Amino acid sequence: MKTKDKILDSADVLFANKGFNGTSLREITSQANVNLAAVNYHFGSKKELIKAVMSRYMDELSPQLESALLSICQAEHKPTLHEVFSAFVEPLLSLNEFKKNGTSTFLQLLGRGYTDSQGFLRWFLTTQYPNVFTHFSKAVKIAYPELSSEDMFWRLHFTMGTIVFTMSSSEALIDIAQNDFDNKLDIAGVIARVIPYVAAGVAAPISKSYKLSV
Amino acid sequence: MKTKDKILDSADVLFANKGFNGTSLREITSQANVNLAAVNYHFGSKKELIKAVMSRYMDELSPQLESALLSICQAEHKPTLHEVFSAFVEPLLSLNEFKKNGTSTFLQLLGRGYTDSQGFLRWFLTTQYPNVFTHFSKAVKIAYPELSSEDMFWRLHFTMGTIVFTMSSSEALIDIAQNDFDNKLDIAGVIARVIPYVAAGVAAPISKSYKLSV
DNA sequence: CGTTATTTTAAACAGGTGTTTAAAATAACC
DNA sequence: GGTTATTTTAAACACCTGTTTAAAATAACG
Repeated sequence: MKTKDKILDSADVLFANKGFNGTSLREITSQANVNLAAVNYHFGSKKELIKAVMSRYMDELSPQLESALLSICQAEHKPTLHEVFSAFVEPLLSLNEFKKNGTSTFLQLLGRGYTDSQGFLRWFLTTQYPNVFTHFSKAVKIAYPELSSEDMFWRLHFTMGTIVFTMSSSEALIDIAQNDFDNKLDIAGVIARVIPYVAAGVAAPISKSYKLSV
Repeated sequence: MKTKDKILDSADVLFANKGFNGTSLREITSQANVNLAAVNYHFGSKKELIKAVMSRYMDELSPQLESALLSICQAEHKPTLHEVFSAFVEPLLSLNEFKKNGTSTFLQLLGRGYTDSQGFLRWFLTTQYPNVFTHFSKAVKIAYPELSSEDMFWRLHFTMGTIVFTMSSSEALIDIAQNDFDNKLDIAGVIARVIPYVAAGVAAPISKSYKLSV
């Protein structure tokens, strides 16, 4: 296996588990059985390595997501919000074939990127993969046309938060749930549970006023 | 002002903005105009400083939360989920009188703690302030008795994720929203928007099966 | 005031960080 | 096979990390 791939394979798991700041290049390279300098030689810097890790997943994921969302937009019947969100399930789970534990690793990485690096990843995703966002917005708009742009903006970010945050601590939560409820559950099960939640959240009735007496 | 408080005041803002790992003691002490060794002298270690920062907020917040949730549980009429979640609003916003930008700082800290330190803060909160969780669970159980314990477990963690994640990036989101929608919005406005979302999410109908064909 | 606590200070500590260097090893090509 | 490219390697780089030390400054108290 090529050095570049060995680095990527070790890096994404470590980044997912311990964050970008919390993972050192020495951890990555020693786990990958690779010389320390290899990262800077092949990727240039740690920041570029982070981008490469995310790109590897997004390049696999974004075409699938785009086509799934597009076919929902072009379907004959008006889709429900539940259907829109369900469009993410298959592409996300396909990452498990792409790489072992790929789904949860990627979602954890997404969570890390949102909080670790002060918005750097938000910029990276929205500029490098804008179609996913626009197609998704279109689909939601079809499913729930009464929702104003501003309400949609907030609710989509709430949804992003729910997903990303849940997945970034999914392993710990699955452990707790298995102890307390004695119920086998994997990442697919968590996704199946979160979809009705976010669909209902986005579908929530619109309040007249957001002003509170402070 | 006493050294200990100067440290706490600088630390919580820096921790909120850059994370626990991402903030060095030298940043904290230099911004607080205090000697580097003061942290170890007054708090013992960086980890203890983190606990002290969180405790200062939780000690202010938890009595208010507990009494608000308790009075909902003991009310004559059966509360709605929206009412249960609204019980958090006033106590949270009161942190703004406790300290400038206290509400968003605290919520950001909460988000940091969940992702930064590999579950350390989850342990800290659930062991040091268990009543908030039990009262909250009781209130939700009253408002939505059909929800199984397991479903509630997951939906409450989804909710936690939504809140914490949204707030940890609330400043960036408020900036974007103000540019795009030209609508003044503060932390109270964001809270007012997120409550219908999470209430609807928790209130979502229960799916029969969580098994997906993988 | 003098004496004991408490707090502050500058300096050093040992260890970790990302990155660079120049020599050694391997691969590619004619 | 000989000569370039490419890749790997160990070592060092400069800087940052949390923590400790012992002396200096301040406060508290009889």
